[in-house]
Amino acid sequence: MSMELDKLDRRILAILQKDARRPAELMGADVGLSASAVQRRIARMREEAVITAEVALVDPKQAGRPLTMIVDVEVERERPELLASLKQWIAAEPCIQEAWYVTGAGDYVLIVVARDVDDFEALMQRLVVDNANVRRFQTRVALSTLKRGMFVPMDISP
Amino acid sequence: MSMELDKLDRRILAILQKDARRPAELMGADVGLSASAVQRRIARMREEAVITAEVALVDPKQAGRPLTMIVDVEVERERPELLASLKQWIAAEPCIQEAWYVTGAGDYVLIVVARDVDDFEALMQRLVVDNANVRRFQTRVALSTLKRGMFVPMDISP
DNA sequence: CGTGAAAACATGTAACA
DNA sequence: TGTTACATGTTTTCACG
Repeated sequence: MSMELDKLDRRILAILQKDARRPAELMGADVGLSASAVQRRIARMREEAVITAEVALVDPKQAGRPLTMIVDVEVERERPELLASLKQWIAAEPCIQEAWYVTGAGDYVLIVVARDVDDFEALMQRLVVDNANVRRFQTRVALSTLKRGMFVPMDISP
Repeated sequence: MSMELDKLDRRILAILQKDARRPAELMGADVGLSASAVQRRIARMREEAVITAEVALVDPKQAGRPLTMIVDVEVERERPELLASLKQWIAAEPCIQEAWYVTGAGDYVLIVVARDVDDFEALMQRLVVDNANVRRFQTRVALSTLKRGMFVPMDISP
């Protein structure tokens, strides 16, 4: 289940998190390994779900989703039976890219991408209508995106 | 610069955002196109930076970064000359995965991954020491991650 | 002009020592 | 693990609508 990542694994992961298409031969040259050794390690890490996916990143603006919102949602903690359906609702909603349950008064934080303000408001409307335990929410508009990614830092010194 | 995405492009993007390794021949079967036509469209979208990258996603827990924090940072707006260096600081800090400038009183929102609480506090210490314009910050701990991704929804009906 | 078919090419995969 | 041979996927070329 859990696996040990050595220094070479971590260096390979650091590369793959920036460019999953980089040929194994080049990565081998980077880290001092043969191409097949690199491939074996990658296959192992996919198997062990250290690598969970390999995906293309799309520019939201060019794809017609220029708006990003950060939404704090407050939920009634008295009704835990409704939480499961809220989670399903969030999972099924493609505009919601990220969602965390966070410390605080029954709060969730959502990252939402939308076509425009109307699109976003319609989503929030549905959020409260479909989920009776949503008490209120507060929206912040992302005026600029300084950084975006899911890069997990790798310790490559030891 | 800007490019028109037709229905087929969008369907291909929807697939690639979930699995960038899917063979072009299978994608062609999915959308009703030959493998080479699919490849050409992908190459074009890479060229036009609709596809900004193809990356591996790594499980933070297995990589030794089990903690996620959502940090609201309040910055003194009176000193705009310090904003550039703050942006550079954020860009250079690998623990900060995402950063937005948002509506509100000079606020930034950061998504931070950390090894442990000490690791996180050391980062925040450096944030305030290195950036004189950081007035204060508020941290929320992600108790559970319901959803994580950068999938941009695609309208595939029209 | 974009598409599909078949070529050449590069890459990934699976055997071997 | 590295090297080799093999299978798979990608890129290019070209004729067609």
